[in-house]
Amino acid sequence: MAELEKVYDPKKTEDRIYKMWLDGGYFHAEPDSSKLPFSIVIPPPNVTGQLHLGHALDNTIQDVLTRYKRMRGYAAVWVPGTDHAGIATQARVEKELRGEGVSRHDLGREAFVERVWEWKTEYGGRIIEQLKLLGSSCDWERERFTMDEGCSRAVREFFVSLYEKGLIYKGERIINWCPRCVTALSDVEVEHEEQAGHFWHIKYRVTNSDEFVVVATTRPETMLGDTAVAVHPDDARYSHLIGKTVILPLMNREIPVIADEYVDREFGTGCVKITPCHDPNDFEVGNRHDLERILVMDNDAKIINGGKYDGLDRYDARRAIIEDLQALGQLVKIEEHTHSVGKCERCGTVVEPITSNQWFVKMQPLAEPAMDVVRDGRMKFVPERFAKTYMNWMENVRDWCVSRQLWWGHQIPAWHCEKCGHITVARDDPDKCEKCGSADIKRDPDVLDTWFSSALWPFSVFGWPDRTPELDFWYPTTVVTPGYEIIFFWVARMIFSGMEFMGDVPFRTAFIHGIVRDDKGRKMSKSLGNGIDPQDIIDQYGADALRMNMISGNSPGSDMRFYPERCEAMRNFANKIWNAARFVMMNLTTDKNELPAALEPEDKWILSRLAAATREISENLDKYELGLASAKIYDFIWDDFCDWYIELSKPRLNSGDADAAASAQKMLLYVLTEILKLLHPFMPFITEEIWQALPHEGDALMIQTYPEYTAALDFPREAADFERVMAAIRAVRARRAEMSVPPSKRPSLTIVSDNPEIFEAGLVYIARLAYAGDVIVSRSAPADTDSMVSAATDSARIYMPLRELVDTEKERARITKELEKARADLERLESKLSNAEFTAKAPERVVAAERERADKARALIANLEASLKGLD
RNA sequence: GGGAGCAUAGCUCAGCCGGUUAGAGCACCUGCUUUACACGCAGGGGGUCACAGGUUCGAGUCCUGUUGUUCCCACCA
Repeated sequence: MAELEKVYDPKKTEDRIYKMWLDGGYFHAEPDSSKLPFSIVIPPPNVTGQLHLGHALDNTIQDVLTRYKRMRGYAAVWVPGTDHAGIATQARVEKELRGEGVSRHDLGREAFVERVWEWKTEYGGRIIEQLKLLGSSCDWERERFTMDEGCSRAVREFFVSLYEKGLIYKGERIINWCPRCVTALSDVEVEHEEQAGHFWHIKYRVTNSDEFVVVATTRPETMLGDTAVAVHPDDARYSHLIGKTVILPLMNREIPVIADEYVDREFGTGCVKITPCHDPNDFEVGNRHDLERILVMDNDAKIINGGKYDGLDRYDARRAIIEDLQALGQLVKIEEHTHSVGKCERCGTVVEPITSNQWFVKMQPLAEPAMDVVRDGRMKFVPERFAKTYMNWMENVRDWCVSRQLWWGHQIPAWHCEKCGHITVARDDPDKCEKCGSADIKRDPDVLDTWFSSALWPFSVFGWPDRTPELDFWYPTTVVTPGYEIIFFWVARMIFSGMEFMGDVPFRTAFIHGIVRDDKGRKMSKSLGNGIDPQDIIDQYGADALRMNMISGNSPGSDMRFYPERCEAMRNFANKIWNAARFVMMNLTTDKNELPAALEPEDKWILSRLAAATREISENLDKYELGLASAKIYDFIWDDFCDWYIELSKPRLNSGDADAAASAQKMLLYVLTEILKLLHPFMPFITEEIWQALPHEGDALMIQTYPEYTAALDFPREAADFERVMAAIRAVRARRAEMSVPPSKRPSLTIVSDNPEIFEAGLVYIARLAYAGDVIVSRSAPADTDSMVSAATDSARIYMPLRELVDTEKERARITKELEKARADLERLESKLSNAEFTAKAPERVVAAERERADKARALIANLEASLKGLD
């Protein structure tokens, strides 16, 4: 048997244990019809990513669930992988290129993409390695990448069939454009932020008139593209102008005044400038009125088609335009105005709404089934409230802009015919236009939104579009565990994609977690510099401590603050278990793990506690209440097993009675082993390490069977009796502590009880744990109680002859105080019990519990009264 | 403009279906080299569960409102 060091050192075990698991192939699963399926697909981290605490949380959750189910006998698979992260990865490599003084355009598309692949091969695996440090039991043989061959095939099939069904189209719409990333973005990639700005009121002169209309705008530079001014059709102030024209200042363009219901008469001046190319509403208005579209910004947000302003950056143009309008006397006023500004989720640049020819996924038909499955419960959110968030978004979802003007990603499988303009979308690369047969076709240069491939992840990782045994067995997956910030990006899109192509939900449960914040409650970010590297925490406290910290004291779906000190508590916990194991091993002579033939009262007590813990841990894990489950196991190990049971075992181990010692050893080994199993999903490394050092059958703890509640090992009656012995011990300890009696002082005790047999059975434990000399159990009090210190529980009176410490008056005062409290308790209970409504309406067990409590209070009062009398 | 969360001990948080005297970790106080562990042991102090109503035999827990706070969504230029 291995010698264990005094202090547990995670560094000496984690790598070795992880390697052992890998070598054993325990993470790998195959479809197995003799077992129930359990599957999780990882939310694929970006290949550019570094592990952060959010990943630590997310992956700890997945690992706890997977390890639990695996031990429960499921064919449990956790499929890992990474996401190609279009924009982020491309930006990363472009930055590298800039350092070498070249741009991606210098390289050309093919060479650039080649370069990104190289980068990916070299650095992309880092985050996967970091996941391993956490103990993640992913099936690495199934590791995938959103741009590997299989995923690419899935994306192609997915795109083409959507196109064939008319659910993907290309068209000119208003989209969000990031001038820095130089690409279109989807709506969810734009973060809105309230910002202080201005509201500029500008006069437009009515053609051939001295009359002016005043329009207000927050983005004056867009006026260069105005092609109308709109008023409400029923607005008496302006009805005479409808059909006339006004002169657009600076550009001196004649533009019509139109009537449209969209205009809010109450807001601003009631006149709206219409810029179809640069505002979504104006775009709609433009369509209704067949207005000209003038695009006044290029891809870099520099002015085009804007006369003298051409070439200026949008904000320079804004300043220039304001100045010029002022000079012309056409700037009426400037109001302070806070409005919401959209920023690129990746780079923070203010996005520009512009019309652009892009690819879209038509959402309406896809959203319906995706909402049904939540409504009818085929798929559920944990916590439930996120279903509302999801539904609300789905109900109002707009078409998804999926094309990106990037090079890194899945290139759109569409070919434009130079001759007839037809677009050929095909599963296999075509060599001619499917319509006119011309060979002069060019592939659409755009790539797809990164989330397009992630949407297919739950089935593409199992081989779709092929029908594979994996897909049959593991789809729908059991649960997915994203943070709430990616419900729209990922969860929603997986659901409608799964419904459309698999005809079933991608997962039965979406277990949503919150985000990890710093100790001040702020989001961790690079710019704040408040990020904590999980690797540092692992180095310092161990992966188990980090995992346990992520899981405990946290309720599902809520954010958590990260305190390194809490890891210290969990490291201490690991050390506690370590030392408990050392104690068990130090006393071990058996090499077989089995319960002793005869069980002592304290054995039945700990087994009952173990039974309760076992039941509650599983119940909570099944409900995704990981925090509660971890608290149960923590309390059981520390309080019940270490503080009580190990101490209780010492008299037997040291009794000199070989049989008694052997039975204690067996008990310790048995309970410790059960503890290791229960704790393993949470703290896999230390539990495996200890288990390997203990007598065991089988190769690894991680593939042992998870404990289940067994009524045969639950002894509620005996456990309750033993609790009385413990209560007596506590009472004596408390009295001694109050009077500062050192442990070395060992007075004899007299325990007075109506149930002496209970205490007879616990004599040795009382002696040891309450630091007593000899212990006498009796039905009646000793003669000279007036010179003794007493302690009372609801089942016993304990007398200690500590004559020199006794201050009769103080004793009397203390007992009187306790008595008062006990009487108040009893009074409260009795009034409750005498309330006919309570006894009639409250459930039977509640009434029974209150009765029992009242009985105990009475017993305690009787004992206290007797103690008081003994003083006289 | 909609929607959601949170408010419990000095701090950070648990408290699931309403049912003991409301818990944990850290911090604090008093003892303790009790041969697994001072990353420990024993004992202890500390809470009007934001506020106001209501439902109920019974409310930290359910309902309504108020206040404070955080977040999400939304095309009023």
